[in-house]
Amino acid sequence: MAGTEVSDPLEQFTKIKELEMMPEKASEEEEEKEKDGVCRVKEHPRPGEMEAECTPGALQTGIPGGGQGLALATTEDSEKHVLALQAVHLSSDDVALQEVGWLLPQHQAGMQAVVPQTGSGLQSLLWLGEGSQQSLHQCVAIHLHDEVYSLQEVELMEFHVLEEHVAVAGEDSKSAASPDEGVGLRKFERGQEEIQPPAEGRVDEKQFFLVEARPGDERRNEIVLTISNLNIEEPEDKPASSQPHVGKDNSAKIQNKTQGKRSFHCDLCMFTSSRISSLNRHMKTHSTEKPHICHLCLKAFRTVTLLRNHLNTHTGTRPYKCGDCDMAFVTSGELVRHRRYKHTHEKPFKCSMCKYASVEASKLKRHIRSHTGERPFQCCLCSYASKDTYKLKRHMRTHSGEKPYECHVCHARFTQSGTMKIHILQKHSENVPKYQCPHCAAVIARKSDLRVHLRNLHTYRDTGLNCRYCSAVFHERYDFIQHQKTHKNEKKFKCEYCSYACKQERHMTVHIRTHTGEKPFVCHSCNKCFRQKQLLNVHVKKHHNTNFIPTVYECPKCGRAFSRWNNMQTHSKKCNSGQEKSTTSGKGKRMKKRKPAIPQEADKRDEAAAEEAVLVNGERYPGEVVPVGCGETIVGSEDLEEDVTCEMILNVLDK
DNA sequence: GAGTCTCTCGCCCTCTGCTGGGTGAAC
DNA sequence: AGTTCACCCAGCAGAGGGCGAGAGACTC
Repeated sequence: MAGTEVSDPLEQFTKIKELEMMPEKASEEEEEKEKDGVCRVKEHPRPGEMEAECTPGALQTGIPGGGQGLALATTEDSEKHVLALQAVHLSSDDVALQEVGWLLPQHQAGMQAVVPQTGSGLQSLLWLGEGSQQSLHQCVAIHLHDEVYSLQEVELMEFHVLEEHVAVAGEDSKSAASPDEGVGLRKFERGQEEIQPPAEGRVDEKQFFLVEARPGDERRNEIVLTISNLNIEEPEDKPASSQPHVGKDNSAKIQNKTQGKRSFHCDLCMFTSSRISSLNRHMKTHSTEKPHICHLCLKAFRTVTLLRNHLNTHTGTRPYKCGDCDMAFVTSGELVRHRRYKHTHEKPFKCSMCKYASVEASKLKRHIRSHTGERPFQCCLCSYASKDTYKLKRHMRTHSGEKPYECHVCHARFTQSGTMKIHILQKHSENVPKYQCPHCAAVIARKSDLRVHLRNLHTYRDTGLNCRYCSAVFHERYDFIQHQKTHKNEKKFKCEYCSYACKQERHMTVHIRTHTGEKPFVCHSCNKCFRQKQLLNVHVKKHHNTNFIPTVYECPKCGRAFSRWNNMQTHSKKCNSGQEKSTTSGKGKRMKKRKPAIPQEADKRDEAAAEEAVLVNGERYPGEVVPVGCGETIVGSEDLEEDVTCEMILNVLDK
């Protein structure tokens, strides 16, 4: 993937500009190249060039207008490929080729191309080997949309990439001889003799290219196309990034191109100019010489203009003031841009795939990545890749743990400013915004959480939710829950033998035994039967567990014994106030047995069991008695709505 | 050669939305 | 006491706005 950035794991993100290809990444690309037989163009940008460079491998094509085809020669540097066009007359047979509409993205210096123009506009761009007088059948083509030629526009275009059998002279001829190995795009070489016609190729894949058209030389009626391949990789044989070494004489080269016009070409980059003065001025950009020093901060600048702009930052001089607001800028261009953003809202860069438009071209390029899915900026520590540098930098905080944003109130730290802002709003602000659910009374602090609420509770479900207690069916969870609440206090289980009703089925099961006389729980020691398991457990504990030590709570005043602390406390208060008549007038006397507040029938049948639960070995010891409750739930009491524990029964018996 | 304009890159910001852990109430 | 669930909250990423500044082109 072109433009992939890989940073040194040990380096801070701010060093990403100096990144180099990872060895393993490079080897992967090498393998890929060998596997698919495609000779890809690879680039190694200079330090600082790669960041945010989304379109390596761009083609820049000057296209003189006219009703005839145009041949062009290419030069290239690490970023763009310049194709100088040359007129070519198309025959009627050649015109048919225009409908082929294929792209051969491989191109090298010396390659030539043809841009036929028919009808209302250009349709195809055909590339030829140098010596362009060969047949147009020996070429491949780019099919272009007509809209591309509306000037000053950037288009994202989808091309069908043609894989070709290309017989390449020299070293490549061997591979070309084998069809299997020769399938794929081949680098054009100077003087190559044979190129298979496009019709014999096959469609390999679709690729997205960014095509930008802008005016060229008006005198020659030129259009300049910049075709940026979002996928092309860099040439491995190109030297890795190195600081340009400026030589006064040998850096620039004067070249005579196809039209015989002199052009001046920079050897260090793709810069070409028809004027030597321009080239000389350009060469200064490769120089590290910065003779203009700021006397305030000693920062050096290459030109006087740059120094002056810099000085303005010290003095606050901003001569270009906005007439519609208080903003002011150092340059007029900044003012114009500001006005477009804030006041005129003029957005000349329009996306061809959606309604998005932007003030700046770079914003459109960034936006287009959301269509193509291109993520040029790869995290060196995980698989994440971002579409722009800022997101990668922000992502790197997840690895470094950096939390640069601090709440000024509680000093909590956050990775993103927005998170801190929400925190302050929710935690430290008085007028916290709330979001009212439109379907219920819920008021939720965050809009995103309201969305979750709506999704969970108010989203229609195809499969209805069935009520456990009735036949009602609901398709919204909120309605279902509300309905369930209506059953909350409902005694839906009714006894078929008496008027008893209860809320829980298990209660009814136990109750029914009072009618049937069923006692399914049998003591294995004495064969005594019990209607409830809990009663059996108490029985076993009291009668057959030799380790059982009952706890006694004794009234400090009268000495009455209780099995439960709270009962003793209640008694003790009455005893102290004189309300409670002493029922334990004498130690060792039996406590008067009281009828437990349990159903009458249960009382009859379980009296013995209740007695077992209260008395230890049928006797109360003087000053004690403590059949301690086991804590298990005992159910089935007809006059008790809630679950009854063993302690509760004992409590009743205590009274 | 200097000044100006235009384009581009890079950085930072906000807004937005999703996700998952924590928590407390209800069951 | 355990489970479920709604809500709270921070973390994190996507998308886009805005501006500072550098560099090339153009004009005088």
